[in-house]
Amino acid sequence: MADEVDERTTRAPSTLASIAGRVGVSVNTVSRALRAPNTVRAELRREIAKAMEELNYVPNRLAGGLAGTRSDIVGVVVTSLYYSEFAAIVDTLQSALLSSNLQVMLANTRYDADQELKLVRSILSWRPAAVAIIGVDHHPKVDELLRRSGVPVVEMWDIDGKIIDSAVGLDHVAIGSAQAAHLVERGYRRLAFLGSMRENDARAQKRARGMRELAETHGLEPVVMATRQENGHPDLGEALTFEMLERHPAIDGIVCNSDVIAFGALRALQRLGKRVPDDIGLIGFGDSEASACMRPALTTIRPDREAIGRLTAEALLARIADGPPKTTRVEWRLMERGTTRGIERT
Amino acid sequence: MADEVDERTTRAPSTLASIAGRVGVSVNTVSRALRAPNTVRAELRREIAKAMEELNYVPNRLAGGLAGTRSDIVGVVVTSLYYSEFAAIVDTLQSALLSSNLQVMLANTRYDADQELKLVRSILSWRPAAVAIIGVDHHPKVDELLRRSGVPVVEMWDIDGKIIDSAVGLDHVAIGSAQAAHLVERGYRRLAFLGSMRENDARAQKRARGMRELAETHGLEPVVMATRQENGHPDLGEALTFEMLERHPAIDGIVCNSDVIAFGALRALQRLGKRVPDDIGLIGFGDSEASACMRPALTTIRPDREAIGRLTAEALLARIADGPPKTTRVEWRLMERGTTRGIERT
DNA sequence: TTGAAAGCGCTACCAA
DNA sequence: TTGGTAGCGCTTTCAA
Repeated sequence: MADEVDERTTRAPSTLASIAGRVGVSVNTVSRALRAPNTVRAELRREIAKAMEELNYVPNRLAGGLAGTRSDIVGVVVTSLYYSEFAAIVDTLQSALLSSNLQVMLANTRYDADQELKLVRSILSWRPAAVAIIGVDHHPKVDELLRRSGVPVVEMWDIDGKIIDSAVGLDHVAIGSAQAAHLVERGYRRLAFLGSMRENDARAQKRARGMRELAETHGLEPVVMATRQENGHPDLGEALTFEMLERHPAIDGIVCNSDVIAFGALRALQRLGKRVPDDIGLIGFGDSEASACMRPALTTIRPDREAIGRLTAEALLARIADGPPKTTRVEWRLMERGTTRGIERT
Repeated sequence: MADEVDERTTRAPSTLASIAGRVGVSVNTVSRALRAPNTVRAELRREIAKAMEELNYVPNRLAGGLAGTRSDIVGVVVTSLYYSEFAAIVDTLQSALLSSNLQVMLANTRYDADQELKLVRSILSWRPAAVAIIGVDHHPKVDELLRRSGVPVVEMWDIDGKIIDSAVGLDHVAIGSAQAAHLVERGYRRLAFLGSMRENDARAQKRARGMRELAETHGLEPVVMATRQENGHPDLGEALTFEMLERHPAIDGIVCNSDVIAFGALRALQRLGKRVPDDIGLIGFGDSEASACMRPALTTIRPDREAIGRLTAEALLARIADGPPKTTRVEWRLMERGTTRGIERT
């Protein structure tokens, strides 16, 4: 019997009540000692702190969230976690939120719209203080759900479309256009877009659109599309390059939907004996750490992921504090490296 | 006034009580309709479902967690999110947990022990059903906290040390030893360990130890250590390589603490005019997607991250269901590629 | 500066 | 198969 009690005291977490009992004050006072310390006598505060230490008090935030108005949870919904695509954003976001004592609840849709709906519903069931979600093109019900929930929402990565509340992201059409323009400026004429492109990856589709529009403006032949629904991987980039070049041997400029795809494309081109950047130009998207170490180093687009994470955190915090919604365009840079030739050669 | 009420009905989430009221049953019945549907008459169940649909019911899991015994939250504590090091694990883990309706609450220590303590405490305050955490070497208080919490804990990535409860990971000493052995077998003799190595990255230290022990066994000179506390990045790999080679020009075999570091080292070696793998051999750790696309392709270690994620999910589920603790060693492979020479040249 | 009391939305137990 | 009742541990008025 004594043992059992012992077990319980070791196991069962202490509560505000238990420490109130030990100090000989009301639960209320203990609560205030945590939440509004200056309303509690200093000496008492010390005693309470001591008791908490001794009893190893860990607050129960489920109870806190239920009783209070907010829950200190921020739901973060991403479409993928591989290849640092969003990992860096989540990393920055999480750290920035930490100082406000907000906890990240993570969900990964893997580019599946039904999954997205399920996950958003699930996240809302935790009554989060706010939600951050990749993209602005959601399952229609997700939009509705989020809107009706009354929870602040910050959409990330993309800002082109109807925005629920606030957004922090890139202009993907402009990026696609810049990728194509870069190739055209350097004298490449027959363009292809290559990579993994999920049905629900609206961002990739926007970049492809930007590219097609630019090609059209320049009176070039239509952009050849070589895409698949699979996960982005060098092997996919390699396979798509072989296939594409077999069917369209005249292609001399390739925009890859991601750097990992470009890595594979580069390998394929080398195996085919094509000279890069002389015979064929190649540009990626994402600026993975490895890109500058390829031979030749990969020309690509560097989105400022750190800024997206940081600004999203700011937007989240602002909205939680009832600030006005806001849409922020984040910068990106074209990193000119070795897989596209110099402009003087045009 | 009417407007205000309207506003409230749009905003305030419906509760079990509100849908109970609409259907004309007790809260209890509605709860059971969700949790144990077969204890509710089919017709009634349909009515309830309809009402939920109409009122856009989203359960309040804070309340559920508080009232019930479990909270359906799994705390996941990682040390980094960049470079796919743990992103792939989190990805797999999250998906596997999803089917059991467990939500991932994410925390990132960035290799900071104090941060780890703070984050673990914070996660425990959500009364999680279980906790998954990278590594077995924690802040001493973390160990105590986790142990005393009574929450199932699965330690990931490493299994070498005192384990709190269950673990799923790699034998890092063996990996370090294998890396060195690979170099030695191919005739490299003067070895260096190069990369980012945080004070709290016990895994990297174990690999380095395995390497040093093997070198000793073979009667080689002591392994040269070229490390820094910074984040792993190709630029760091490059800088460390320059420095290290300046001081120790005889080095002919380099073990890199990560592939990204190896990318930079490779670039440095090429800039120095060293021939890889003839003059110097190079082996990485991690098998990033880009590694097979380097020139020469990077010889490296491939840990089965997918398996770690999957097995961790299984261990978590098993422990939540009160199964016995278990430690699982996960496989890894040495990917022999172009940065180390063939064995026949020895 | 402190305490009493009500209640957040749900689950769990027992009775009907 | 259904409902009543009692909390879970905290926050939040309101009074003292």
